[in-house]
Amino acid sequence: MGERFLAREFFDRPADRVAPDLLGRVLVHDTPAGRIAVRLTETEAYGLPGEDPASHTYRGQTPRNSVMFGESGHMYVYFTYGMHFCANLVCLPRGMGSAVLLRAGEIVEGAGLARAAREATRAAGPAPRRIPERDLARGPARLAVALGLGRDHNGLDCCGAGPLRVLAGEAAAPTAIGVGPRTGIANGKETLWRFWIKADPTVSPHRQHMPRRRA
DNA sequence: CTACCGATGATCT
DNA sequence: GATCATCGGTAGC
Repeated sequence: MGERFLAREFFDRPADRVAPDLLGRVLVHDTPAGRIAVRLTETEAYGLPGEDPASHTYRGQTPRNSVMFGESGHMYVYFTYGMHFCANLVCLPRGMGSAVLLRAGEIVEGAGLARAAREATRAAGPAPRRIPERDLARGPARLAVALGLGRDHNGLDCCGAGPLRVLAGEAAAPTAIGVGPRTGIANGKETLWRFWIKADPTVSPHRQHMPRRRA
């Protein structure tokens, strides 16, 4: 008897219901070098076209966001700020356009692989400080690096025969979940769609959206 | 601990 | 041409 994983019906729900339900669960990535697994401690929900100004699907379907309009349970990976990847899990049936951003977690298996991947992305400095255990996947771009997720993983089914799965373990207790505004966005600040496990040290620090001035 | 700022390029208008 | 679901370093409390 093998491991049990979350099925598609888990993801065929609104993102703001899936996001808190993912907390405490373990996402696994089986790579050629071995398994890397993260216990999710922070997520954010992103909503439907025309409804959520912070969602990549707000203005409808484009080449970049097309995976979000596909079948639920697939991974949507996007590239941003010219240097970072972020990973999401698609929610609701084909044609809807919504997802949950995986913001942070605790590496529970393959910490050596995760640390090697994280250190490889650091600029060559004189005396690079060792990355603390809790910072390995503390933040969405860090989580993607630690798990080895990038362009190649965009569109992969996480409910099928691929290398990505979410274990069907117990989720965090509702009383242990914090709720608040999403991080780093310009619009949609009123919507309380960020969820985290209270008092967990791997939850990312809050950051305000930083409007840029042109050079 | 919080606050700010530059890096860097794909994406969309 | 503007924006961007970020990060690491630095400054300051």
